[in-house]
Amino acid sequence: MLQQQPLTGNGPAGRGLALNAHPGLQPLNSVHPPSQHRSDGEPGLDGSENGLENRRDIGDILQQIMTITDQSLDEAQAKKHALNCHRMKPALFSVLCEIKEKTGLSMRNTQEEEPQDPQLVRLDNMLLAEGVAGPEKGGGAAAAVSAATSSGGMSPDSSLEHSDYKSKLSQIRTIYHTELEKYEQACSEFTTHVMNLLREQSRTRPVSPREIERMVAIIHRKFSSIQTQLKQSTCEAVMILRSRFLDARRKRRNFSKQATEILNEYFYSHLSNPYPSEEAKEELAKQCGITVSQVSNWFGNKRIRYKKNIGKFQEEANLYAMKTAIGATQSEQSPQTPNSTGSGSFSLSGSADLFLGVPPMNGEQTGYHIGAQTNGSWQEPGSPPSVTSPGSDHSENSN
DNA sequence: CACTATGATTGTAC
DNA sequence: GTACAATCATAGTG
Repeated sequence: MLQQQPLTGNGPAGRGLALNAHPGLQPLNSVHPPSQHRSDGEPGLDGSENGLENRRDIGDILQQIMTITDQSLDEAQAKKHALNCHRMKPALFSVLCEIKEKTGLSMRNTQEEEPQDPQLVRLDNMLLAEGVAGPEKGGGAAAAVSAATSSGGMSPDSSLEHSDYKSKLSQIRTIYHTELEKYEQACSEFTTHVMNLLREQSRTRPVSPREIERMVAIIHRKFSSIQTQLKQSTCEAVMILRSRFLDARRKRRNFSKQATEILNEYFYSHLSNPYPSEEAKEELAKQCGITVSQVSNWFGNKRIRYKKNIGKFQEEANLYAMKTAIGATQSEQSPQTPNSTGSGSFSLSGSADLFLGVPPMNGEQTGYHIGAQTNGSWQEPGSPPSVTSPGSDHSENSN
């Protein structure tokens, strides 16, 4: 009936499967004739005069094994026990193991001794470098952080982020170690289980110690792929954390008012060609207390945003033009005005295609010529962008 | 909280 | 490498 279904694993069909499905047992049938060979020519297992008796024994055992599938469970169990206790059992077992070894498993040898997975090695190295694997200490994280800050050139007052980063990293570390522990436990548990199972089975079928070893290796390989996954996801987590930490966008600080002032002054006084040279950028960077690339960014953003919406920047443009003008007038009276990067002489001269009608601010210079291209393109792509003479008198390097 | 301003990054073209 | 354009993500503001 159906309730017997679970037992079918041990029933005739199940037993048949257990005996025949195993690759090592497949050749067992073909082994049978050799056993008869032996009974023909060889003197017996111990080579003594009672070889004849032994031969009979072995034949008997084999006969019993071959007919075991035809018996009921209880009978089979009883027979199994009887066979296990048979005095010839160990000898027969070792012979069967040997034959199995020779016939069925030789092809597996190629897979053995596989080299360490290079990906796993890489992941290991990375985790070690990030301070996730390896000994517990804040060194790895701190080192990474300091490297990050120094290369990123960001403000040094980021101890808060440091601790944040460190705590996040140690969180990852904890999870990683817990998972790794779980994995190792599961692996060893499973290995032990399978080993016990095989040992148990080795009482009824030929399972050599080498075969058990091989099985253990297979299990370890399987678990190793899980381990790789764990390490990979840990690496990913660290990378995300790092990128978050390093992503300067996340802790953007507006430049100081003074810095913006200086940059704007330069921009509007070179509106006809707002492309500071490398030296000019350095100079501006120094004055503003920012990096050259930040100056570049600023000019890039400014140009594009100005071009996009000149109207919006009109007021600003006038304001700075005015400032520059004032600076110029002052410099006339007292030469050497230290600030105002474009130097006093404002860009009234150049190609002033745009006339900005300024609402009267304080009476004196209401309208102001701004040397800007209304169509929004300062230069043809490809023309040397940084021809503006740095810091010195204003540019208009006509090209 | 929505909106704008703004510094930085990314992808593309030259 | 630089500039541009689009976009991201945060800062600042009402």
